Amino acid sequence: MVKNAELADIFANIARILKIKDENVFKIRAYERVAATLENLPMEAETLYRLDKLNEIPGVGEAIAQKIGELVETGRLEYYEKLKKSIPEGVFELLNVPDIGPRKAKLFYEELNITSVKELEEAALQHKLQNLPGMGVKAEKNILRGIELYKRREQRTLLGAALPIAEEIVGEFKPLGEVDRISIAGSIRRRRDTIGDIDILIASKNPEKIMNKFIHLSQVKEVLAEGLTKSAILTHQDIQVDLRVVAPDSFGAALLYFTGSQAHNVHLREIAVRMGLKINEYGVFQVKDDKKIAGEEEEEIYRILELPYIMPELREDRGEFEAAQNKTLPNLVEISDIKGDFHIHTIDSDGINTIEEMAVAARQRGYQYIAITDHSQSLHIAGGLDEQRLLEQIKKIEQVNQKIDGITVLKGIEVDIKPDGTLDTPDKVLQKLDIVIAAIHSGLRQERKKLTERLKKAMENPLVDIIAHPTGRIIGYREAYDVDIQEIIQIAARTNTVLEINASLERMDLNDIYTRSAKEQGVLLSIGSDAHQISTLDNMYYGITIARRGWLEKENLLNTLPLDKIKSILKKK
DNA sequence: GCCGTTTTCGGCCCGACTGTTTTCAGTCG
Repeated sequence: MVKNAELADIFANIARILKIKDENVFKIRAYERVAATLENLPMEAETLYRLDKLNEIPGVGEAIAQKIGELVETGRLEYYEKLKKSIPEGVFELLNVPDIGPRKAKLFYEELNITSVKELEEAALQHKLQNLPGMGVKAEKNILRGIELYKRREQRTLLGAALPIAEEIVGEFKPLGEVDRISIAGSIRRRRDTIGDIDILIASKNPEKIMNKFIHLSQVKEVLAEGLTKSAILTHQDIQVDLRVVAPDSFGAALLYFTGSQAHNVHLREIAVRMGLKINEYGVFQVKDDKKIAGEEEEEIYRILELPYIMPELREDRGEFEAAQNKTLPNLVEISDIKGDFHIHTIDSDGINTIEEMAVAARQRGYQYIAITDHSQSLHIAGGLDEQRLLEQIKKIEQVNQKIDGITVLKGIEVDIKPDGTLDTPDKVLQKLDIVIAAIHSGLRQERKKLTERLKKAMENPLVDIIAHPTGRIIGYREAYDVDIQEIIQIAARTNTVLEINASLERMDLNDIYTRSAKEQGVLLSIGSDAHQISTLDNMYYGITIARRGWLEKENLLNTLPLDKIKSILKKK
């Protein structure tokens, strides 16, 4: 099985090598584009190849389809192997260093035979770079700084880590009189599950004062760049923050531009060009007389292009323009639509608060119901509940329901799916519960077919209501396990099994792509905070960000329904 | 290399900043 991620890697590398070889930039862009598309494709390209449907992938034409075919059939690509031989691998890795593009990478390789970041650093320290053509003392220093940044920023930051920092910084600027308007932009505004850096945009007529405050914020560990329109700092957590200041009448255009994604911007500008218009970060202009016709608000820019407003979470060029033109954009679900949480742990397994404490905290958040879903017996390490303790917990929940008003606590469990696909808790016990969520916590390295069969078996058990964290990924730590997610989605649709969007910050699983795919195939989803204490009940918000990026509307989510409807939907016990 | 409401050939988003230059190339978002 050739995975999309591997194909994407190969095409991205081809693009890198072609850059250094000074190939046609549009050819390079074609490879870059297809790499990005493959990374975000809900279906395996191999599956599409076998169905002879590769041409349905945008950006895949005859040449690239042939290359995917060769990779699927033989496991290698002759064209790529040849290219690789022409340039050492370390050379195109240089492109990952900020301030180094194809020209400089080529220069360093050809003049000094540099084939790795390490060699480049040594050469810079020995001042061997500054005398190369087009280089100088400053350029050499910048290379060293770029290498430092590269070392520090190898991995992306979790949205859950970055968003609070971004909001804190925005909070510091909001009270200032010089701040006309302020917004988070970039991938945080689009609520991607991981982000590269924090982008903040301010409209002001007094950029000097704004920038001065920015570089003196308490969060600043290091100032990376300082100017009147753009400055950048590094926080103590080593997250880069870019601040841009624009005039108030350009705020909308700048916000649109800095929010991206780049692919969305390109598409938007292509639409503008066809209408005789030009879009940049200052506004929308008529090409014929350069007259500015919009810029202050994002909404007016979309309106001029005859499009409805497109929510930031949808701006990935994954069909939002077609939906906008067809007036089929989703009415995205909101956090205020949430009426309950289906995935909560307590002190009875590996949580730290009691059932009652969690219930009261959930009531404060306006919920009508929660499900207590502690681990089952196989998970010894998490203090999983055996039959006896589960029965005791059921009694405790009944007592809590007697005691407190305003919220209903559902009796549930996060039951372990054993390596053979059976559950580690007998049906006769599960029957006593209101809700059963099932999950895999061991045997993660089983082969694809076995893992898929295993989940299938669990979903076919009529007692199982929800599959928790269906792909098992831990961002930055563990890849999703090798499961045929499209088949899982189809089985979920057939068996009326709900798929969870697990909202814990490092899981975010299902992700946005699979969430949307599940919705399109008629599968109902639920958000589970997977809270192990009161404070992480608030991770529900991050589940909502996935739901919105997955195009979900209120009716696609189990959590938006009132309690009586929930009970009728959960499978009959 | 891809793609089509001008086109199956000739296009393919747009501008800022930096550092090196003597009018611009390279990089970035």
